[in-house]
Amino acid sequence: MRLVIARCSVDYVGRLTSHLPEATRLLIHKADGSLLIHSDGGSYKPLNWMSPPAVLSMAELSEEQQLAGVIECWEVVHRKSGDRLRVNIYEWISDERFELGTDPGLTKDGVESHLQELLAAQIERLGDGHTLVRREYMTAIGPVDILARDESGRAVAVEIKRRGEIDGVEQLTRYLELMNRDPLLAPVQGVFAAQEIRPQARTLAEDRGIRCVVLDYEEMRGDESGHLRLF
Amino acid sequence: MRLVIARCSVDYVGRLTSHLPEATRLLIHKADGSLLIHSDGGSYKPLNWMSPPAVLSMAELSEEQQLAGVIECWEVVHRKSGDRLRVNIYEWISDERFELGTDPGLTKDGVESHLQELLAAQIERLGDGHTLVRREYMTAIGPVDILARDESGRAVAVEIKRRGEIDGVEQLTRYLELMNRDPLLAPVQGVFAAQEIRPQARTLAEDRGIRCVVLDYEEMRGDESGHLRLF
DNA sequence: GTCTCTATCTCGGAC
DNA sequence: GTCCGAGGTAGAGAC
Repeated sequence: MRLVIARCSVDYVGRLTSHLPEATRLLIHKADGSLLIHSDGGSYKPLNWMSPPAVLSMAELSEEQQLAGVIECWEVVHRKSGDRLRVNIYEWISDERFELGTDPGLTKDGVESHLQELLAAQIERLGDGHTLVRREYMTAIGPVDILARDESGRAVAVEIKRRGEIDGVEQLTRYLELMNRDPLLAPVQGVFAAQEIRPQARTLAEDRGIRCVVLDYEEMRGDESGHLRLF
Repeated sequence: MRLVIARCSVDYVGRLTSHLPEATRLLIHKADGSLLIHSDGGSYKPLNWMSPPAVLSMAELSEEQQLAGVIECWEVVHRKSGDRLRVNIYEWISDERFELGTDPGLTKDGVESHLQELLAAQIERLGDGHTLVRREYMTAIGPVDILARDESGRAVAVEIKRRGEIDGVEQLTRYLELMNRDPLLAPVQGVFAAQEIRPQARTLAEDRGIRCVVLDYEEMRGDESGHLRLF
């Protein structure tokens, strides 16, 4: 990893065209050829960047660049798309290299898959008498998160989100439309389950006869650990 | 901006829980309190991070941490959500500070808004005799990108995307459903316009009677600059 | 490879 | 503030 602090300007030409005027910034050149350009704010997204696989080379300085005070010009090209990033350097402030080695990587917990697991184990949260048929029930257009049956044996298709928004309702609607054409399943009731359901998504869902269920993750996790504590 | 290279482990507790085992990494502490943890690969996304506004403090080392070889422990807390990032440092490799100042920021070109501008100016690309009514035509559920009329005066609602996918067709369908209930507008024809239309999106659109138009951005921009060159 | 969906999405804009 | 849509979305997983 090479870390450079320099006064620079940047131009990107690829899926869009963008320009960064001259200022002092951090340039990170990673081992995979990617380049990140960070300012001292914003957030984790760089001001500009080139994703791997990319190759960095020194460009010849045009007379114009030299007159403008450019002392080095980096050209970073994406190996597949041909997207191009050009960094004009006006002043070096720092330039260092470090060997970091490969990273063991991040382990996660608490995302949608975990919600799905918990709801499958606590399917009665959909209502008394509900039973699980299966998780990731496959249809022609993709897997439905959970297929269950209600107390009277009627099919229930569940779409689970961490945050319930309009997309999720559209997705569930497509599944329901398809599943309701299957005489072995129809009629299928839709349930939109999420930790939090946005008002517009709720309105759309209810307008389409889809039931909304808000899931309390902490409570569900509590129940589950209580469950485990029994053994 | 403070740049640290250190052997460290990281734990995040917030919208999810995550852990990074001990390894050598780059820590970027920005002026707004945000912290980024990068490895020498991946891409522009840090392995772990805390967004601004956040505050970093030194945590007391527990006996357990001291026995494990931790020499410093950073606690970074988000000021609003309370999300928490804990960095255990085992070895310093480098530690430097730089003053970068505020960044003038990025200027962009070539995104959806520009496509919309160009299509509004070249509305005949929808077909001979088409006329623009207005951009961002407001409806109860949001703005339609372009409202136009065809040669016979019939309303045409246009949804513009850089890449046309199923979401876009769904979005346009919602607008059309609503607009077709308005006796002053109905019947409204739908047009899905994009630089590139995915096969599945095209199929869905055409199945719903929505016309698909592929836009050539370079050509449209060329036309426009030709236009400008006249003055 | 393609397509699909998730994301600690981030970011900006409108209200 | 909240809500919504776009993104050089990136990235993972299924087929």
